[in-house]
Amino acid sequence: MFEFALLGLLHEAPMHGYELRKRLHDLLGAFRAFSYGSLYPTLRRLQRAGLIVEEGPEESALSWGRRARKVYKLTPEGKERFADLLSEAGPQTWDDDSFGVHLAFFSRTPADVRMRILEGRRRWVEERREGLRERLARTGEQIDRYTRELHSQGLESTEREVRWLNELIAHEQSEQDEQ
Amino acid sequence: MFEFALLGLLHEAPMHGYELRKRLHDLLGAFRAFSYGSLYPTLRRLQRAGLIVEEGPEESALSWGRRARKVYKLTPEGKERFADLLSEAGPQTWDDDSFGVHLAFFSRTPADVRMRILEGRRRWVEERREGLRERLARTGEQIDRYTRELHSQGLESTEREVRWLNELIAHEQSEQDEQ
DNA sequence: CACACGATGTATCGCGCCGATATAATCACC
DNA sequence: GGTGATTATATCGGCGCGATACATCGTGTG
Repeated sequence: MFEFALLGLLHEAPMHGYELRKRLHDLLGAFRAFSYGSLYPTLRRLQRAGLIVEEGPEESALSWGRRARKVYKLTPEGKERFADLLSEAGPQTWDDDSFGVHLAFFSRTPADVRMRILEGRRRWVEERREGLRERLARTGEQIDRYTRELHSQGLESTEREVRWLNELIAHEQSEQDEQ
Repeated sequence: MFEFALLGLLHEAPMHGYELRKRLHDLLGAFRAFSYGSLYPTLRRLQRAGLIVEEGPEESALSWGRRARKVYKLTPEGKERFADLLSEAGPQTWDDDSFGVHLAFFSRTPADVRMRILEGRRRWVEERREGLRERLARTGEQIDRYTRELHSQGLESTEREVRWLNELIAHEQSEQDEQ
């Protein structure tokens, strides 16, 4: 998740940790925290895995004097890994977070993969919706009033999202037909 | 979080792990996972902290023959702890998960605390909403089309939730006035 | 001019929770 | 009699968060 997001951002340009976090916060801050407590360990993990490397200190040193900035860039393996994570698009996984993060990098995602992601998410939301419907239908009453309220709120929300996804999918399809 | 939920359920009746998980899944499964990988360690944690104890094996043994079920029940300290967690209602914390879990136990929550929780959540959602509005207003264009779509979807959703919370709060108030 | 405050910047620690996995007994059905 | 679902407990590795620490720099305020 974090890995995917970092690789995606570094795909655009080399960056240092603080900037990565700022970009992420700007991009998805409303949906996810992306704290420093994960950022730096993840960067080290990626570095150890050979997916990113520290850029030579010369360039950053030139523009900033002595400064403890560490600028990372993707290695070829890193680019490959990002592409794999993109097309992997494992089923099941399309919870709010993974979907949100993937959507944020949609403009650099191939059209067919975009389609698979949207459809995967739709199936996921539909399952949630069915679960909520069933729970609301079952037992008529007996369930707590507030829980019931929470569930119908959730149901409404999933229904709305399915409609939204349908629009997006239709739009994707019409774009695909044009080409 | 998990701790709060388990104490809340055990407040109703003594239960064993599997049943607790089933109840939680039924109650909030659509919003949270509540996996076994957390359940049993949390139970042990609560036990070590003296908030719950294993019921004497006699009763469960009587009704089930030899069976590896461990039935837990609240200690007085556990009840106290639950009450504390309820009224604590720390500001800031009202993300989706904590709010959802607290709402699930609203029927056993004192009216004034319910009020504080609802208002806390409303402030939290309003802040999220303002962040999204700002992000959408800023830079007019330049931002990715899909991200933009995601943000306006999020904005709509927060606006709807604020309206819902206002209804709930108004309802609470009118109930309070009656008494 | 000093001083404080907020932004820039890297980093670690503890811990909560998840998904995957193991194990085993019981039940229902064919 | 076998096969799979359900009941039931439990551990393991790993991710991500919040809190915290520590430096430097820019900016404004008294």
